[in-house]
Amino acid sequence: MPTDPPAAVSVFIERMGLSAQADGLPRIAGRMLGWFILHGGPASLADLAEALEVSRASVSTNARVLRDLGVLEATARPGDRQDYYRLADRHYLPMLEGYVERMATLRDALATAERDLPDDWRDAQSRLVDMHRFVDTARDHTRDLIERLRRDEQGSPEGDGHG
Amino acid sequence: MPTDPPAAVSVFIERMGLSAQADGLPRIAGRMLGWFILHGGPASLADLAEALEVSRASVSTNARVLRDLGVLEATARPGDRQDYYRLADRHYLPMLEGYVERMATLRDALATAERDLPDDWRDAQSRLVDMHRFVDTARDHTRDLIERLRRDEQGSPEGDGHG
DNA sequence: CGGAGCGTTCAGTATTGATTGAACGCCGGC
DNA sequence: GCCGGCGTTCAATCAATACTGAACGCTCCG
Repeated sequence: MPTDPPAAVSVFIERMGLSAQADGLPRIAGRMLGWFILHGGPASLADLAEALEVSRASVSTNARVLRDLGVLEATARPGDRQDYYRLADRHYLPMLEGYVERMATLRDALATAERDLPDDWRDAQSRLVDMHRFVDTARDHTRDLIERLRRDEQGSPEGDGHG
Repeated sequence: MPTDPPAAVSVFIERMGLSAQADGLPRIAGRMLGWFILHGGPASLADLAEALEVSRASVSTNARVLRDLGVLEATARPGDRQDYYRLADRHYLPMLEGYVERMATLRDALATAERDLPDDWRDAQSRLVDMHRFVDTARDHTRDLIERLRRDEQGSPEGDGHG
């Protein structure tokens, strides 16, 4: 049998699971991401279920989540009926995009309140505007960062070719 | 009786609750923040409990959370035994600081994996480094933004003086 | 056609964590 | 020294949701 994986592997995968949880994602989604960061290559859902010791149902669900987010990409092998997934090129960008989305939601709440609140709520209005301005600034800033990272090669191209 | 608050008030407060939840905070913490944005002035825990129709226990707990985050500040009134709280000057900065912290945690997981993983895991190492670089960039970027916002007056000073 | 492999879906379970009510400790007024 | 108000804490409850096992549908192979 091949040398079994170092302890650092499962430690990392587990930490990615917790990290995902802190970001509002299912823990298993984070573990899957961790696994892909370490093992990269296209993997079938069955592979993942076995490697992570979770049900195929969870793997299926979370693979969809990660694919919709843009973290994973679906691939296929000629003559193989299984679905294969691999890390998307800049798989970390969706994290930032998630921040931007949350800020947009917040922004909307502020804007709506500004619009619907009577004018004589002066102090409230001024605080709303103040925070609104902040959220816009932060959102623009983050969007710029995303744009920049999307343009940059960000180091060596991910695909290692020989598949 | 004074004119009762417009519907927009509770709508906004409720949306802030949900927004907080999306950021990993208790919903009540978000509602409290929303209430303070609208009503500003120093308020006692009893005031909040009544206004938001939640238990005093929850208010107490969440006030502590928000205070520790730096969203609220404790004040006092001479001759009054109650604790009063008010919005901190740049109460929105902790949100960004939270992002930075989460990124730091992620960064640590990556760095540890890089260190502990054997050298012959070449592809894994390169993916780790790639993501590591991204996280550092994003973190630095956000830190700069925080610094800038902390310096700026960001519009009119919040304190309305006559308290 | 029949069967096997694969991914998805759904009802049920389990776990996590927010929220509450009650008990406690503290302080100031009487 | 007792009483009442206030904030905190803790066990218990409740709600949200991640996760699972089983059933289903589909597709390809024989």
